[in-house]
Amino acid sequence: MQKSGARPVSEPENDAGAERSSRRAEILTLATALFLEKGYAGTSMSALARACGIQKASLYHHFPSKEALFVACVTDGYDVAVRKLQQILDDGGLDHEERLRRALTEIYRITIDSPVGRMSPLIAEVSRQIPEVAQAFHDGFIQQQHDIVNAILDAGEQAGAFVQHDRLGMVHLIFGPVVTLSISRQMFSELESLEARFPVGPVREGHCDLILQLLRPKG
Amino acid sequence: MQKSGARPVSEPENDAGAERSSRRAEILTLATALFLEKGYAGTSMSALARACGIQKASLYHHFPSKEALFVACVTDGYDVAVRKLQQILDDGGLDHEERLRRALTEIYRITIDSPVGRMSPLIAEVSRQIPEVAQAFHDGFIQQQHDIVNAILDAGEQAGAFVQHDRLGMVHLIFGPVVTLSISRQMFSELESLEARFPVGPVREGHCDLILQLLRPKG
DNA sequence: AAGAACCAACCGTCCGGTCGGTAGGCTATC
DNA sequence: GATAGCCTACCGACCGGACGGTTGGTTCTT
Repeated sequence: MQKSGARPVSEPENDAGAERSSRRAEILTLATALFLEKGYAGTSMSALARACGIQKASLYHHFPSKEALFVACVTDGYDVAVRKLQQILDDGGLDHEERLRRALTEIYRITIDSPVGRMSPLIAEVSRQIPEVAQAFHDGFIQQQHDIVNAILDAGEQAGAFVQHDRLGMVHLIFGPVVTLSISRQMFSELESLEARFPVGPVREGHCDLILQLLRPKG
Repeated sequence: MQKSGARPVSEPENDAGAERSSRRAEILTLATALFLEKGYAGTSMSALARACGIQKASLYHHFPSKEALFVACVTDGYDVAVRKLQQILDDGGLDHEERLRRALTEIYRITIDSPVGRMSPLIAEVSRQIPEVAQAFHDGFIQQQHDIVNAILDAGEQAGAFVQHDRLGMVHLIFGPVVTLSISRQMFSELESLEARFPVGPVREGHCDLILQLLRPKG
C-alpha cells in the first residue's frame, strides 16, 4: 500500500502534490549545513547523499553537478534574508534613529544566524574556481544590504536627523564589525574565550551606540 | 661538477651554509601562496611538490603531514607581522592621535597585504578539522593586535587625549572594517566594481577619520 | 662512514560523475 | 477498464583519476 518503494525513508504524511519538489529543498538545506560545517572541498557528494538518506546518483538527478548544487545553496537563501531589512526601510512609522537601530539589529541577525549570512568564508574559498558564485553573492546579498543602509542614511541626512559623513567609510564602519564578528565566531567556535571576546549582544550594542554617536547632530 | 643532481632546479648562487634550511622556508612560502589561492583542501601535496620543483616524498622529509605543514605556514608568519605594530606602540615620540593613525595604517597593511593577514577565510575553512590552528592564529595574531590597540587606547585615555568609550565596541569598530575589507577584496577579486566598492586607501582614510572623531575630546 | 636530502614507484582510499535499469504514477488510446 | 507509453524519482555498480602518505633506495655533503 505504500506508494513508493523507491523512496526508502520516513515522511509518513504527505500528499503527492506537496512531495513534488520537497526533495530538492531538503537536499539544499542539508547541503548548506554540510558546506558550512566542512567547507566546499571538504563536503563530498557521497557524504551529502548519506546525510539525505539517498544514493549519490540520485543527487545528480536533481542537480547537474556539485558546483551547480553549491550555487543553488547560495542563491536560494538570500532573497528571503533581506526581505525583513527592506520592511524596516519601508516602515514610515519609525524615526530615523530607531530605524537605523532596528536595521543594524536585523543585519546582525542575518549575518550571524542565517545560513546565507554565515557563508562568507565559504564564498571566499570557492570564488576562485566558481567566479559566478561571488558575483551572485555580491549582487544578491551584499549590494542589497548596502543599498538599504544607504537609503536609510540618505533619508536621515535629508531630514537633518543625521550628520553627513564620508559615506564609503560609514558603510564599512556599519558592516565591517558585523561580518568580522560572524567570521570570528565561526573561526574560533572551539575557543573557550569565545563568548568573552566575541559576544553578539554586547558587541552589537556598543557598535550601535558608537555609530549613532557619530550620526547624531551637535554634541 | 654540479653539486646537486638531487635538486633539479634553479638557484645558481648559494653556498652550502645558506642552503641549509632554505628549502623549508621556500616550501612554506610557496605553500602559503598556494593555500591562499586554492584553499586547504584544494591544495594537494603533489601540486605543492610540483610548484617547488621537487618530489612529493621530499615534502614529507621536511614536514610529517599536510596538517603540520599548514600549521607551520600560519605560525611562521605572524610574529614578523605584528613586530612593526609593536614598534609603533613603543614609539614615545608620537602624540596619541598620530600613534593611533599609524597603527591603523599598519593594521590595514598587515591584514590586506601580508599572507598571514589574508589567511582568515583559510583558518575558518580548516578550524573544524585542525582546532589547534584556530587557537594559534587567535593567540599569536589576533589577540596580539588587539592587545596593542588596547594599550594605545589606554594610554590616550589616561593622558586625556581620547574620550572613553565602550571598549569592546571600539575594538570591533577598529578591526571589523579592516578584516571585512580584506576578505571582500579576496572574495570579489574578479568583480569589475572591486576598486569602486572596496578600495583600500579611501576606506582606510574614511575609517580612520571616523574613529578619531569618536575619540577626540569635545566637539 | 654517516646522515641529510632527495627520488621513482607504489599503496589503499575516496573523489566527482556516469551507467543501465527499475518502481510507480499519470495519461491516452482502444 | 485494460494496456501501452512515458515521465519522474530513484537505485547499485562502476569509472578514471587524484588524494595523502609510504617504501626502499640513491645521491650529495661533511
